[in-house]
Amino acid sequence: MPRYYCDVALPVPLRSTFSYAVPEKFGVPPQAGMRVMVPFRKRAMIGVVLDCSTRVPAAKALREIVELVDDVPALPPALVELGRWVASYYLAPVGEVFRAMLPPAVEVRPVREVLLTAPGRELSAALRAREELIDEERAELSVLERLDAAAAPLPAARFHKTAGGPAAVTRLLLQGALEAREVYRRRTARTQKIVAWRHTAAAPVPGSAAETVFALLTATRGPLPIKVLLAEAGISQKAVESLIAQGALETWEEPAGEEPEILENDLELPRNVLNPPQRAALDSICSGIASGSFSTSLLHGVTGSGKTEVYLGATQSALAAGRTAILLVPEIALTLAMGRLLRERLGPGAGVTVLHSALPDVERARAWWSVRRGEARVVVGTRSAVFAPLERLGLVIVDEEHESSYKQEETPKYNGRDTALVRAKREGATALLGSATPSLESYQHARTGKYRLIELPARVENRPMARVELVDLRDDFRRTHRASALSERLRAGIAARLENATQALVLINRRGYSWCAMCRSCGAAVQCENCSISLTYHKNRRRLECHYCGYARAVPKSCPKCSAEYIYFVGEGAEQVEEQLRAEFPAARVARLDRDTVRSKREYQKILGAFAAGDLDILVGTQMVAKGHDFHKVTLVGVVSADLSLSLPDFRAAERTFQLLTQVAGRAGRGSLPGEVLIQTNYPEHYAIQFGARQDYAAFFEKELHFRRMMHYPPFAALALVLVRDKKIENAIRYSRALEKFFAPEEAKGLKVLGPAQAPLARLRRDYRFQFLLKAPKRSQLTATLSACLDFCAQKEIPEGAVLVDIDPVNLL
DNA sequence: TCTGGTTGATGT
DNA sequence: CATCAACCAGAA
Repeated sequence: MPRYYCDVALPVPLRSTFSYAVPEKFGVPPQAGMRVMVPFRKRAMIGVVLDCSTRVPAAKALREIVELVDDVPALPPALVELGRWVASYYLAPVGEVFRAMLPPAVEVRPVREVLLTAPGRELSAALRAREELIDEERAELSVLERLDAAAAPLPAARFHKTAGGPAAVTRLLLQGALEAREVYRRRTARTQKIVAWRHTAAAPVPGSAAETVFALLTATRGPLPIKVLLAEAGISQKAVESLIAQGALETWEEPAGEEPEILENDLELPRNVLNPPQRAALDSICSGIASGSFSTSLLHGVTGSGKTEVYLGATQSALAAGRTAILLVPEIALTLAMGRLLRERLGPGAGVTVLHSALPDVERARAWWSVRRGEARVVVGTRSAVFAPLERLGLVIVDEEHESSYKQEETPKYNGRDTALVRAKREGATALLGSATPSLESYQHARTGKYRLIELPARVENRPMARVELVDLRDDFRRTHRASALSERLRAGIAARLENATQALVLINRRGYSWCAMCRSCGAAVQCENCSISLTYHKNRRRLECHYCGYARAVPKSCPKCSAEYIYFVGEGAEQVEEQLRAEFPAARVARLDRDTVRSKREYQKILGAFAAGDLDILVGTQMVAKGHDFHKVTLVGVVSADLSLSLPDFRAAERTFQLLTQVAGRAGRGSLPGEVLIQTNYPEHYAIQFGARQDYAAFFEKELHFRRMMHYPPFAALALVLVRDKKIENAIRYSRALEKFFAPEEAKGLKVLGPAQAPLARLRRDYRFQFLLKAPKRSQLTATLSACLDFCAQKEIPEGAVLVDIDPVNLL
């Protein structure tokens, strides 16, 4: 057999792949998409085979693959190709892309091994020859001799039990007598013992403990994991063991059980009846699915128009056509409810599976492989679910397609929505984007005919849209001479809801108690040590925190700059608004929902559940409360400030503000009761706020599109952000200068280069940051330039990692 | 001379 | 990014 060599993508932040030789003993060469274990430096790593051939690679050093992790390629060919596309389009390291596509490698676990070196053998002989040894030397000799006797590397953990062992190993490693490396060992699958009542066994004596067990295992529950049986029957391990010994119970091992799904509060059962616009929308999408070829539809439906119902119908029809479907939602919290709706509609046969990054590793791997084996035909998940290993893909739905959470902010910086479209195209599937406030890019594509535009202009059951009122905070101040987070009008609105026992939702787009701590004497705000940002005051935790790097410190008594003792706090955050609400309405049941109050999915569910069940009167929170939820008793939505998102240094600030206002307004009046929305602002004239208040998408779109065209922003240009960073400001400046020279000739060819300029966050996690914004009329030019730029960095000795490229950036920080 | 911390090269 | 060798400054 000829010698084979593989191109392997490894999870390291390098743009290259690595070549490895295939050991003769494998017999057959590995297939593309298989995971392999390879040595990399002194470690073992799991990588993905991208290519395998007999062509001898040009690498200086070649090592051999250790073993195959899969029998069947983890990634089907279509996904290997998609991964390559993501890597090249987003200029991301291939290995990192494939890491994002694959489930956690739970079938192996890392083990640290130590092995004897030549100097180690010499030291061993020298120590043995000596007559007197001190304790430390004795411990070292014992380690050396055990390794010598084993004649093979041993796990470092073996030496942990003996006294002085770990210390001896550390010293020997330092001396070079031992060498450490990390390898992967296969992990035996976690199993649990299941017990069942043996059919052939006699019935138990009435009134005995055995009878309880019998009842549980036969009538009430059926066969159970032994742990569950012990808990439910309230008996001892001993009693169960004796029943097993008597032959009354049989036992076997099964893979460890799934985490029970957290029960949610009652959702309203899905309406199966479609109104005429929904019907028309669904028909249009179904004809696309039936054709079996790629097309994209944009479903523009106002909040509460029943887009979900269209998604359910479309998924049903994809399954009926013998194909599979992916439904992407913007947040983990929405996967559960959506999964449940789909299961209810499609029945157990569809194997609706939820995939997202917050699942425990074992659980995530199990779900992923069940999809890979074809047991699931529908996957619901967040952006990474776009890589779900489904075959015969017929439909990809991206719900709330405008959401910025589809863009991954870490490398690989891919956009789940755009990747979904590419995947659909390659696999001949129908793509469906849905939103009440489509992104400018998507809506423009729909208008120019690249996507099919489907409109749902009215709410289901002809419910009215919520009435929106702008509250001018300048007027409020003139009248009251109080600068409160809650205007008179909003307070009155909330009081009215408490009166008539409906609910209010209050949105405040800022965490913590106060935005910053300032000094009255010198005027400086207390800054983060690592970032150029002022620290946020968290009253409950009694400290100042940086929301970017996690740095925290005690609240200083005196100013760190001028040591004056006049520190005061500026700006209201969610914590403070909650406090004010409690003070204002002592009888009301108030809860806060933000990243500080909900650390787990369970807590999140608990608060949302309590609100949905009517156990709370007022829910105050950050963006979290604005998305997707369907609360039927909410008749008032208050926005503490519409101005915050407007002042961001980002060309999408207006679009974001409009979307946020429209979405949050959509949370009001979703039941039979009409809704009201109060938006507080200092800037009621701004078009994003005006159109947001009127929920007039078309008008906002026209105005914003005009601005984008004038300024060469998407959808009229392809955008990339190039960020240069370094711990030392001189280096960051030097690299920026070099890049500036590199980009200069491109400007003659139509590329617009803004920069170098200080990044909006000029310092982040100790790095000084400068950036370029590139606008290209043609995408191909953008890609070509940036590709050349990275090569240029390599030869100009700009370290990889100092230059970050973000294609189609969503956040300009 | 020892050491500890920083700097830069490098990965198959 | 993580690792490691090479290098330099400061203390004895």
